Amino acid sequence: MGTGERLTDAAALLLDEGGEAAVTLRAVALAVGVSHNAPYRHFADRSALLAGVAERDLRVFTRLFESISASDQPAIGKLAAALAEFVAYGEAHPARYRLLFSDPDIASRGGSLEEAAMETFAELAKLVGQAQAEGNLPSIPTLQLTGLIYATVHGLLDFQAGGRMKSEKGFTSVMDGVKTMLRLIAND
Amino acid sequence: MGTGERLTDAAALLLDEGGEAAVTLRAVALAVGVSHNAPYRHFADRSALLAGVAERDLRVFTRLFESISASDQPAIGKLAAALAEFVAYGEAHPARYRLLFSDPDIASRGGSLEEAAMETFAELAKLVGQAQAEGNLPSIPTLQLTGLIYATVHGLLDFQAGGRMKSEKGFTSVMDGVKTMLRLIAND
DNA sequence: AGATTGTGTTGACATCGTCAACATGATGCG
DNA sequence: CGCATCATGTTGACGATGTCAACACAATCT
Repeated sequence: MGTGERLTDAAALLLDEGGEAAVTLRAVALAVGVSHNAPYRHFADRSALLAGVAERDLRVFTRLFESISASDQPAIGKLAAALAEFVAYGEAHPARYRLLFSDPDIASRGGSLEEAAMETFAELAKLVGQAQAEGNLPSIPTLQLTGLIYATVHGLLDFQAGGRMKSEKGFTSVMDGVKTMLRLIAND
Repeated sequence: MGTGERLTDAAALLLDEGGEAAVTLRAVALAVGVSHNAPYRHFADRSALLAGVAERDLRVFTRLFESISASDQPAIGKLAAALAEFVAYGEAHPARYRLLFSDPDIASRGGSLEEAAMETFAELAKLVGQAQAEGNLPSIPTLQLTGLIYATVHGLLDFQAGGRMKSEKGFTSVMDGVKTMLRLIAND
């Protein structure tokens, strides 16, 4: 495993353990066992390293969504399964999740992260399109509907990651909210 | 105007101009014309200063929602108006908007910020409840429905603030998305 | 063989958040 | 009135951090 990969691994671990603030270039380098400046041979700067972590996670999702898409069940069920995976990841790794949608500082860096984000979105849109075709979701433009669903799930996850999903919002869990939304939107 | 207030003002300005990274305690102090350590007489640390900005903005919303709530129109219209204000603020001040929902580092600090956030949410819930009572929104628990709407709007705004609302998502604007959602959810 | 490139190291610098110590003016109380 | 207390502000210092510059060394290519 190359040093670049080990750096993103270490960064992901630090992210999980101590949030974004804990990801200092020096700590990452130390964890990998290289000098404090070695990361610069693999990433332009700190933002690029974080973007690397985000991009890797996004690609995992793309593959996951693809495999769910190929499974044998009604499209609406595939969609629910895909969203469930997304939620599980967001709940298990809040700091990394936040990275995927954070400020342009990290997001707009180069094309590869944005490209990965668009692939993931496109894969989700496929599932939504299938569910529409099967008559289980309303017939508005697929991209719009996908964007709405994505935004809702992201909003709920972001509340949770920020500690704002306390019971006052009426949900016991993020997935609870997602299911309620699907039920509200779905064609009966 | 006390120095504390001037500090939050300066911080808000820096937030708007250069994002969160631009808000350094020293820059804020310089902008106000005090020494680099004067802010510590008004805020425990950098996070507390940012929380101060967030809290002030949240209270503005609470008052705004209250005044909209008192206006004379169908509740569903009040709700749309309130969300429109929220969206306008989020689009005009992305960095400050992000602050309202950011990590627990800033959020869970003391009670006053959380209290302000809950008040704002409660005010929104009132509007949702009225719209339900008038038969324009589905009859699920009000808090749940409010949470869903809030999450959707927040998700869309967060996409926008992160530069991820490009045309690929099928919307030309955040408000476009919000309206589509209301139409999808509303009882016809 | 010699040059180039990829990778890593050391050392230094400016910036930043924060702490400690000190100054000063207003306020309250004897 | 005189003195203490407190709020506010200042200076100076420290460690941590991101980043740059210069150098080292091995592999690869010509």
